Amino acid sequence: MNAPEKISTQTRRRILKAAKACFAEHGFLGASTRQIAETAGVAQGLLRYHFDTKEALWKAVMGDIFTLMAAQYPTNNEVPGQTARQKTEDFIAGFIDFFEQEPALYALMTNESRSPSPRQTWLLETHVRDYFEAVQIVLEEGQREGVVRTTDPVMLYYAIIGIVGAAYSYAPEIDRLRPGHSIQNRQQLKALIADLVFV
Amino acid sequence: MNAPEKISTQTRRRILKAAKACFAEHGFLGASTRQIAETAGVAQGLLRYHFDTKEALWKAVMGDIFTLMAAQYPTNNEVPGQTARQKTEDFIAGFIDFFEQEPALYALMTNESRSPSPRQTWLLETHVRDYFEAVQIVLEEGQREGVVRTTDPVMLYYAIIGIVGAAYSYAPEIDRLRPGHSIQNRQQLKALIADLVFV
DNA sequence: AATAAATTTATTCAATCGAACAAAACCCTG
DNA sequence: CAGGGTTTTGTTCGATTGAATAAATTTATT
Repeated sequence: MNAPEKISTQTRRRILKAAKACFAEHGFLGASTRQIAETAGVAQGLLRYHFDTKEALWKAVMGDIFTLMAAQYPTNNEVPGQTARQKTEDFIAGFIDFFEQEPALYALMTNESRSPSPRQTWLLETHVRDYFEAVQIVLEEGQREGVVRTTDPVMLYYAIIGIVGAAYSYAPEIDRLRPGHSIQNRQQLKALIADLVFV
Repeated sequence: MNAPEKISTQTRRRILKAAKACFAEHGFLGASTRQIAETAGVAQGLLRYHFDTKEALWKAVMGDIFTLMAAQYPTNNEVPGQTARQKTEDFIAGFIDFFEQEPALYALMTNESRSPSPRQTWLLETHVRDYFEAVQIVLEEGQREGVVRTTDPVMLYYAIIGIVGAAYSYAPEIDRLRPGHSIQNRQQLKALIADLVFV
């Protein structure tokens, strides 16, 4: 073959994993490319070869996460005969499951949610908005059917995000306040949110 | 008098205000001292004169916020005859009020909650722990009296923080998703949390 | 008004940042 | 094993960082 096909996927994934950890912990500006490279165990110049710029690397990290989420927990798979309550429960369960799988997500998100920036715009329009709109439809459907509480669905959505995100994002702090105490009790978290969302 | 007393308090406050905004928006590492100085309208060297190091400036910012919070919403002012429910309601109301006053607080906190660091340790032991423990006592008292839901009080505490924090921290993102739509409806937020906390 | 202490600015320093580039090492396919 | 493309490394560049220092300015006291 003429076109290059076989690239070192393994190295690429190691870099992505290291970048995800560093971006989550120190934010986009705070994480340095040298630190990411060292974490991944490669030379700094290699980042440029695989991802060109730091911003492109960040986008690759976020894209990977959201692609995985969309694949595992699709928001548009209409199951015939599924009630609004079931759809909402699926959303909540999927949301918690995914945070258990990717505890860094909330940190990565909140780092970019604070202020208008090119990265915030990209993240919102590329990945967040579709998910948000799909959930809004489900919540509003549940409200019309009388199973979801009538609080502003936008507030409801961000309340759920806040609860789950705090549980996983504040884990290091909680571990210092109550050593050995884990807040990440999936069942209790689900029950708490269910009581909040459903009437 | 021999000892210096009158310092330029006004300039000091301008720097603190600028630093608070920059730290909240870009994190400790991401915010540069030059950016802070420019925001405050002073020369960069002046930061060193008033606060010595960047870290000391950050501590002054956090100390100011928590001192204000402790003054406005004390957690140890035992009102005779006050029920656990009233105490819990006071905590929730005070918490929301203070976030309305200091929307940057959640961003400043979460920036340091992600990983063990000298700043996290300092923040936890100097300001956070006392507040956390005081609220835990109130919540557990409410649980014994049967007015607060029996979910793990640590999870309950961070669920409240998560809801309120998300509402204010994600405001810029929400404004992009739903222009003109404000999630910061204090009354609705209070009702939502009350339904979550009380049985 | 004179003097000393305070506040503020301007400049400089070593370190680190993201990015760029060239050379070396690796891995195929012939 | 030879040759060409790929992956990886090592080094360098200009810019920016937090900090340090000296000089200038303002303020207060006598």
